[in-house]
Amino acid sequence: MAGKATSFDIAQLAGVSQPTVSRALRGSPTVSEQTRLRIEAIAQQLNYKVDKNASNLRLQETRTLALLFFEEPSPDDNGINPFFLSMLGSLTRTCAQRGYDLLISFQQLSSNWHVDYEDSRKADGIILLGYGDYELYRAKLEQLVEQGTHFVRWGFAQEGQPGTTIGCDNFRGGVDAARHLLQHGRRKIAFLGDASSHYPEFQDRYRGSCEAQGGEGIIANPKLQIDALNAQDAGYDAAIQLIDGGEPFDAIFAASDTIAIGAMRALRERGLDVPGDVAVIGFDDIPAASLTHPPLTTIQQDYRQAGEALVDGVLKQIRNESVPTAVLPARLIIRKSCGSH
Amino acid sequence: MAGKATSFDIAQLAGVSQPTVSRALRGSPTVSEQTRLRIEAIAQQLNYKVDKNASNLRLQETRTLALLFFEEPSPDDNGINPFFLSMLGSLTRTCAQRGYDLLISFQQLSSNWHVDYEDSRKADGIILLGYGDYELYRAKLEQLVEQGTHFVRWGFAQEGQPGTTIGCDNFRGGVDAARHLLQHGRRKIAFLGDASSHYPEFQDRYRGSCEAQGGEGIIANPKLQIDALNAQDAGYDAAIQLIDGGEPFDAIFAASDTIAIGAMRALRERGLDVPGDVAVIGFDDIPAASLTHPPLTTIQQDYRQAGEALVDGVLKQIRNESVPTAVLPARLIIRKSCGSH
DNA sequence: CAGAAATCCACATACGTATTCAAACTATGC
DNA sequence: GCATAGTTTGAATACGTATGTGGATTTCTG
Repeated sequence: MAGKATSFDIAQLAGVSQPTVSRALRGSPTVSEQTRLRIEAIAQQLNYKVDKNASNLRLQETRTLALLFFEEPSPDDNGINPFFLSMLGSLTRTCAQRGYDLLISFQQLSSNWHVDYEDSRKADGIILLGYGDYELYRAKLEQLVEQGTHFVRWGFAQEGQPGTTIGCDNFRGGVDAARHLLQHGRRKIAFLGDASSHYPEFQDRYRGSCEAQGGEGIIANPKLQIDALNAQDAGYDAAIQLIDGGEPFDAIFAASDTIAIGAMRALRERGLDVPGDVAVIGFDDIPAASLTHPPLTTIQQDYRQAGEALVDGVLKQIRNESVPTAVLPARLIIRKSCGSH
Repeated sequence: MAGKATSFDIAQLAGVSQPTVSRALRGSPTVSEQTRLRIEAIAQQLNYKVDKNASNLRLQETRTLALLFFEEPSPDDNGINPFFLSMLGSLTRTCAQRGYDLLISFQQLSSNWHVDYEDSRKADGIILLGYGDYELYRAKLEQLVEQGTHFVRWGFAQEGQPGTTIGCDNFRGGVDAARHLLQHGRRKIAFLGDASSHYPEFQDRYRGSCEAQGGEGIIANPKLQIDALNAQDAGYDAAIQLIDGGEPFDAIFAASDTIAIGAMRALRERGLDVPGDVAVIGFDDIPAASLTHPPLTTIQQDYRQAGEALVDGVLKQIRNESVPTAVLPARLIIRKSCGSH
């Protein structure tokens, strides 16, 4: 046998035709028990596997989903956003359970990620995962919708967006974070993270924080909001800027754990105690959050639930069922960085 | 236009035959500049993408690699080995650079991961990534070799193994780790990690450690070697066992950072200071290693280089070039957990 | 200006599978 | 013993692309 075995090879050995082999292996009831067993035995023996390309071509489906990470090229190249990495595990597991393969691709935000995977029939649907300037990809999302591509995006969810989005309740998470700080007597809460509409997740978290402060009669001081992208170095820089800015503060709400970790490094360097001088709360609950000193109190996004929701969302779209934009709850995880209890 | 555009649609619009379209888009020199431009314009306009399934079927290649994680089902389900996660970034990036897609799959060690991806032509080659009981998968590796599957494994490298393996120099890393501890005056070095032949990476690290101690005239005390799998809880349990065992020790060499992190938690709980009472050194240099308290001194495996070596290794195999088993250097990263300097 | 070379393209076909349709065969009932 | 229904199989074909081969047209050469 030169190359791999085909259904013709099996047919010949079994003394039947190729279509019968195909039918037998797919469990069609029109083929007799006896021949089916014979065919299966031979297939097993030849280590035969259906050629996915031929099969997909014929069936016009791939039973594969594509996962597209897109990020702005990060200056510090410590790799991928840890939260997304956690999500990845959940996504692959869910895909496997549903009988789908997962194709992974990392893309620059600026590239043409939006016109590829489903068009070239590599995948039946796409999961979009990425932070970055929303304005930069809104047009691409619209194009995906127009093309009828099956996709679900992870991110901030809002009416009127192109396509389906699943995200966590960033606003509510922001409220919870600020409330926790307020309960610990903090009144001058700084926010580290871009709060412009270009980064709507961060913006929502910030808005939630302001809302919670408003509930206590506090008007958030805009000078205590420092832009930072989602990277440790950015968190460090922002914290330094905050400290050097001279505006008094007794708490930091970081838009992500990664930022929080960078900020805590800056605080330590400047001799500020956490949580004594400054309480710190993060967002995401990445694995590293429990390892910082003190361990980081944070708002958890449930990556497990998220992964399932994303996969099932795309699968629904593929079956032409409608998928509503969904918001998953976020949960406060209390550790030590905001004080005890 | 009902479905997606095909090369026939373009041919019709351009007033040429389908083969000409195919040739034009692949840049064949036998089609005139003029018609090529015309065809390209139409293709662009129709948002045409080559159907990968049809193309692969014809070309008998997929330009896709499959990445197979296999792990023993872990009791604590905190997801995937962080080191592999780091590697993943490097792998996807390298694949993209080489023009390949990456298909990801997580497998139980016990499943039939060894007969699938390449046989069903989903991928041209396979990258194997996994810790676990080597005896359990040696037979499967042999089967892969026998089938002529193109694959490269990450792990311990040794003559006479089935297939090609790329790994880091675990033995040398073990030597360096132990030497570092010895240089800091430690003489009673414990090893946390399974040192049996079932976990050859860990075993090599342990052997390196013993060798280095032997160089100083020290015979490693076997009572100071405690089995532990690669998980935080396992590290914690092993450290507790070590402490309660009563055998005196002044240093811990953990077979992985994950184990080290668990061990440091145990030490802290039992009131032992790191590095005052016990120096701790890990292995891998996962992202979390710099966040522990004190920051973890460790042996770095260069996941970047590793990822490239793995991808290029498989690609070579696909081109029927021979790929020697390779050993990449490991590097000592000094932080604070073994004392200053 | 005839013949040869060069250029450009179309026809036919193959990749391996899955399905439609029709045919063959078996069993049943009158 | 023959028609009928039921069961099982095979022949033909389509999915969309890529390429070997040969034909048509143009360009070059002596």
